[in-house]
Parts: sequence; C-alpha cells; structure tokens
Amino acid sequence: MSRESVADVRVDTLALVTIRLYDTATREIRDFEPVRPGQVGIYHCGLTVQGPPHIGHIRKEVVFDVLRRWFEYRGYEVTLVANITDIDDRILAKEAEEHRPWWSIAYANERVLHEAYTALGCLPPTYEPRATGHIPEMVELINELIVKGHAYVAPDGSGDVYFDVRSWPAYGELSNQRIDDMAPAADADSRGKRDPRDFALWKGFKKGEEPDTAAWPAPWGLGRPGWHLECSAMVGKYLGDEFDIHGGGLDLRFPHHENEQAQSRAAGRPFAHFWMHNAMVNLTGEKMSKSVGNFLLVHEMVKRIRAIDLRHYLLAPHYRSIIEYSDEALAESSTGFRRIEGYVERATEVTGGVDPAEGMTCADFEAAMDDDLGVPAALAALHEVVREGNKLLTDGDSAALRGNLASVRRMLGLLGIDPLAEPWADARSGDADLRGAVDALVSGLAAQREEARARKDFAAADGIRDLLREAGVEVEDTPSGPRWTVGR
RNA sequence: GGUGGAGUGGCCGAGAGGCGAGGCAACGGCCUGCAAAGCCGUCUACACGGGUUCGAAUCCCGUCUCCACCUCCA
Repeated sequence: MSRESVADVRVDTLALVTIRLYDTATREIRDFEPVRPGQVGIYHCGLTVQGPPHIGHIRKEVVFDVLRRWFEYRGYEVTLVANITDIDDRILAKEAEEHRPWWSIAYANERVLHEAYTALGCLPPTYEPRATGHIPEMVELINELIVKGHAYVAPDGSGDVYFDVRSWPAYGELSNQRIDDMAPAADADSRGKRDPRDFALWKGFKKGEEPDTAAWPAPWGLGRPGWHLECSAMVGKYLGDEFDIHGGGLDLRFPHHENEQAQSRAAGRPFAHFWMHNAMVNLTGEKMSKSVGNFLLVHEMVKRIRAIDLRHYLLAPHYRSIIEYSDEALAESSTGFRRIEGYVERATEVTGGVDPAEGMTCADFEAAMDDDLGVPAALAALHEVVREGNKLLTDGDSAALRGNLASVRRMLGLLGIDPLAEPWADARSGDADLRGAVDALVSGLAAQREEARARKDFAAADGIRDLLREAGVEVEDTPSGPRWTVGR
C-alpha cells in the first residue's frame, strides 16, 4: 500500500468515524462535532503553581494527553491549551511563609510541573499561558462585563470587581444548581457584594498586606485578577470565543467552571461545546488534595517507581472513574503492564525491531477509544493482540509477528506507553557504558552456564543463575538461547 | 439540606436488559533438565429488599454504605 493510499484511507475514516464524548454540562454522551472542520481546540485548567504536582494533578495531564493523541490519530489538528495560574491568594501566602518573591515560587513550581509531565510522557501543550502574561485580556473582559451590566465595582472602596450572578439567569447551568439552593458564602468577606454568591473578577490591591509586585493597573484601580476570570480570558485568546472542549478535574466544575462559563457567556462569548471532567485520585478514602495534605508528589514517586508504570496505572481505569490509590494496586498494574512490555521486548529481539507507524490498530481498540475514551476496553483489546503475538512468537520471526508487534506498539503509542518510544526508550538504555559492561559480564557467565547445561551439570548451571539473580539479573532460557533482564 | 457519582469474583477494573471484558493472584495442564516467560484450562461475580420483564449486574421503587462539589482544590 502506498503512502498516498494510506492517507486516503485516513480521510475516509475521518468522514465515517465519530468520536463520542461525555459532556458534563448535559450529562450525556454525544457525538463530537468540531467548531471548525478537521480541528479541535481543547483547554484544560492547569495548575496553580503554589506547590509541586501530585499524582491527582498528573492524572489530568495524562487523560488530556491521551485525548489529544486520539484526536490526532483520528486526523484532527489539535490545539491543546493548559494554563499556569501564577498569581493567586495561595501563592501570595507562600511568599509570606517562605520569604521569597511569589513569582520565584511560581516559576520554580512550574518547572517541577514541566519535569513531571515530561517524565510521564505527556506531550507539551500547544500553548501554556501564564495568568500574569494576560492581564490586558483580563481587564478587557471585565470591561465588557461592566458595560453589559453583569459586573460592578464594589461600592466599599476596596477596588474589587464582582460578577453579578443575579444578572445572569443561566448561572448554575453547568453544575445543575439553582442559585437559591446554593449555600450562601460562609466567608465574612461579602461586604460590598450585591449577592453573597457574587464572585471576584478583580481583587483590589491591599497596600501593605500584599507585595507591590502583585498589582496591575486597571480602570477601576490597582489590583490582580480573580482566579475564575483568568481562564476565561486566556481560553478566548488561544481558542477563540467559541471552542470545542473545556476540561479539568471534576472538583473544578463548581465554582470554577460554572463561573468561567457564566462570565464568558455573559460577555457574549459562546464558550465551550463540551465539558470534560476527569475523576479524582483518592488516597485513604479521601480526595488527594493539598489542603488535606494526603498527596503523593510526582517527582517523589518517580524516584521509587518507573514513570511508565505510573502512567499506565493512571490511564488504565476510565477517566471518569475514581482511582482509589494504593501501593498494592499500583504494583499489580505494573505486573500487568510487564506482560505487554515483555512481549514487545521479546518480539523486538526476534524481529530486530519494527516501525510502529506501520502498525494497524484493531477495530475493538478503535471502537473503545471512540466511545468516550474507553481506555479500559481498549487495553483489553490490546491484551488480545498481545496474546496472539505471544503465540506467533513461538514460531520465530515472521511477517505476521512483525505486523502484530507493529500493531501493539502503535496502540501503545496512542496511549503514550510504548516502552520503546520516547521518552521511555532513554530511560531503558540508561548509561550505555554501564549497560555494555553488564552485558559483557553476564554473557561470559551465561556462556559458562550453557556449557554446564550441555554437560548436564545442572547444579553448576543453577548456581550461576542464582548468582546472577542475587545481582539483580534474571536469566531465562528461550528457544533462541538465554536472555537476561536487569533491575525489574 | 442542595447537586452529581459510586458499591461488580481473592484483588484491580470494564460493561449498562439476553451473547461469560481484560489484567493480577491462585490452582491444573502443555512447554522446560528445573525454572522463567508463554500458551490452554479452572475459579461464573455484580451492596440489600421489593417490583417490571420471557429474561435484570443493567430498568423502576425503597433501604444501607461510600465519594465529590456547594466560593482553596486537577
């Protein structure tokens, strides 16, 4: 098949295939129809960089990374935007605690976030806007809301600007709540608000209480943007007033996403067609969160377990299912992934390697992924293909084995867990010199063991195998001779 | 109190009126000098009580338990 005809098939497929997604706003699975043909714009709320990311945060990165890869596979041009909230009450609180500038704290944590999602094999977003880089867009949006009568400057002289929830009848539509059912804000800081549920679009500068560097000029006075507003302004800049998918953790649905949608639509922007929310990662029966303090930091985790195992663990359950984290479940998940990985390794040794780009995904895999990103069913389909591959492997190299291996790697690649692809390939090879030295030593011992086996001196052969095992080298006898693996 | 979600085999985890997901563990078999890996097989589960239906894990009613959000949260 020529390249041209492969491309033709893709275009054909795109015309026939529909990706279906669960929309939190309507609480139903719908056919995805792009705002602009052949393109998809996805925005998901990134992090408030007050601290390093935990595995709950990184689950969201992995989920949207898989979504992006799937859309690209289906022929869409994807624009993925994830913001960095680098100015916020909590970051300013850290400045007071740590006695270093808020922007220094924010940037340090942003770097840790980048390292974490890179380690987990997430492709960088198309754009990753920082809130502080978009103050003019935010001021502009607030202006529009004031002009349209949906926002007002607090009459108490604080310099705060609030969104007027009573002026927007649709308020509550995303989280399916009526304003009157919502508990009134418990905080005492409702002075100047027309309704206790009104939320801040702009926070007036508090001289002496907050650093001078955390205030920007606006028509209604010095201050900084409110959290909800930041996302509305940034998504508009990068994806337009009307775009395809807005995502984030389920905990952001209310108030953050409700408020985002209200202020954007009140300003006359149609906003997101789909809302996609990933479920939480729980630890000891509770949501992992910075406020509870029960979190597992990604950069700590990857010191003791392989990042690819962590990614597999986080993506294997459906994205709308809660993950109840446990070390045991993670270990079990890793064992399951080894099964796939072991096949890829053995088949690669036998065939000398294949180009995964030439692999075909199987129909069950595609159907599962098209159906609201059904990764669990897709992985089940993949396991079936691996089983076939293992059977083919008993006959040695063959066209069928090569095709199977390419398929498996293609599908793994779409989930971002092909062990021979970036970024995992580097981690595998490790220190090349060291690897070479180990191979030389082991192959010498393996040869001695083969000699012992040939003369049926199994005690000697097993002794060598035990010696290697104690050193962390597992030796297996295969039809094509012994093979060894280090450090599993 | 309001709004959503969940309870599935020893464990993890899908499915959402009939056709046993998948993985891990265990056990038996094949293979192996023995292993390992792999392959074949075994283990037929859906919180509880009613109801609808020819048929319910799936739909309806009720009950219990758990989780999330209700202005810090991915």
